[in-house]
Amino acid sequence: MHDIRALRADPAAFDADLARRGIEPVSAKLLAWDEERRQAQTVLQEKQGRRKALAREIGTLKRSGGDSSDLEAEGLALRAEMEALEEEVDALGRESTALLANLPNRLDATVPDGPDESANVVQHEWGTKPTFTFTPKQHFELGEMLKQMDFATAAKLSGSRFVVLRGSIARLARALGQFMLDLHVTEHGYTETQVPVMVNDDAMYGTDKLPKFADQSFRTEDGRWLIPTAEVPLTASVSGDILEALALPLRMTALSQCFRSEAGAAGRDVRGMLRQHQFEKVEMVSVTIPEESDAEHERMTRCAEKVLEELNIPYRRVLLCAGDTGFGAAKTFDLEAWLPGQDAWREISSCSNTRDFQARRMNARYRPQAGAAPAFVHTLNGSGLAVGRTLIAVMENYQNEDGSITVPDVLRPYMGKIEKIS
RNA sequence: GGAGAGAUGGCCGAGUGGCUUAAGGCGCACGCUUGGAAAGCGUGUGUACGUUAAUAGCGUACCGAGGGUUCGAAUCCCUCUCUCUCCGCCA
Repeated sequence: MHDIRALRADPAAFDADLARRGIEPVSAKLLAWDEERRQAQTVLQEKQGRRKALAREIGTLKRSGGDSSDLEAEGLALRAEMEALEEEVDALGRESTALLANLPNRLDATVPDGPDESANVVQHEWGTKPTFTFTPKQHFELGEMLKQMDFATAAKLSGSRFVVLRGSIARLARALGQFMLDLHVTEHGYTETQVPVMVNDDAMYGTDKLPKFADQSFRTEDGRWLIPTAEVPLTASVSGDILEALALPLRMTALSQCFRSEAGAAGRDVRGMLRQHQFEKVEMVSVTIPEESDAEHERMTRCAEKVLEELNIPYRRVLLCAGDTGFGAAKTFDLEAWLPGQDAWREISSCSNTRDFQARRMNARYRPQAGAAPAFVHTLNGSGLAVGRTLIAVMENYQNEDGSITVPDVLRPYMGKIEKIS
């Protein structure tokens, strides 16, 4: 959600910012509605004041046995006028909100221009791509050879874009989740959190998944949503709060199942575990004061990178361009892991600073100093990491010619000390 | 799933249509008092929007949420949400 006051102060800058995302200018329309609404509201407030005075006079008259019929008639007439005005004020507010709720966040000045992922900018690369004396296989070939990754059974149970894992691959997935969670909790200062995977409209709206992306998520029959990411419950946990400045930053992490309908992704990544309706992810969320969110963004991205470094998986950090930056983000770094089987870099994490965009939608604030007026917090979210995709990266990078998979050192404590899956 | 009771400011709590401009208490802040503190006394104490140069004033709204009745609603009516108690079911 945008600050109408910021828009009033500099409408040209507002339109110019959104133009980078290909949005038509809207400030003139919004400002006209805003002007109209404020005028109507002022008149309405005057009438409310008159109503208050009238009611008090009538009360006093009645107690002393006087005749209040003239005043009551005025009150009745006043009510009719106010109903029309109220409707006008509400309607103008609704129209503005409906438009504003569908406008993406303003971009950080450092975000490069560009229409799509082709204009993203690689910031740095880490690690050495493994060399093989054979042609490396894709993860689903390895998984099916091991008979521990079963798409056919998942299809029988649930349909396409689901998987059944068994044996050591299932354990590897569990090990990865535990390892990541432990790393963020014990070394990165995040608070381990277990969250509901079903949430209401407010939580989805506050984290900018509604109204625009309703078709990307699954809705239950009783009107709840299966979370597309633990970002939703973690971030929305501070909705409506006024936090103490001393309590910030808040750092939370959760391992959760995530559910995405993948509408519009028909035909993309249909093979394997890369794009599923259900997957596990370790999510990090930070809530900070505005002055610190840029530093927190870098810190969070480093926390995600650390997971890949500990696992010794080559990756690169990519700064998303204007056209590829998500709806709610002011700036996003993606981490892309090297997948030898695919011979490609694939997204494995996405770390975003939404600044006060989500905080406004969910009314999450803090008090800068004792006695000072509350101000909006900044919220950040990042994957640390997507477990399913990390499983793929481990399998493809650690594969051997015979189809076995060497277990990365840091995961062996979680794998009963076994060194190889075969 | 069934039956019942609730939701009032940071907290406790009064309030069954106008005398409430939400009583009273606790907490907190400031002041007086004191050698210093406690006690005591006094004053203040939320959020949003509008107006404004103003985070000063002034105005309006807000008693779980949303509707309704009324000249007037914390109070009456309807719907919903959440909490608690008992019963049933259940990992």
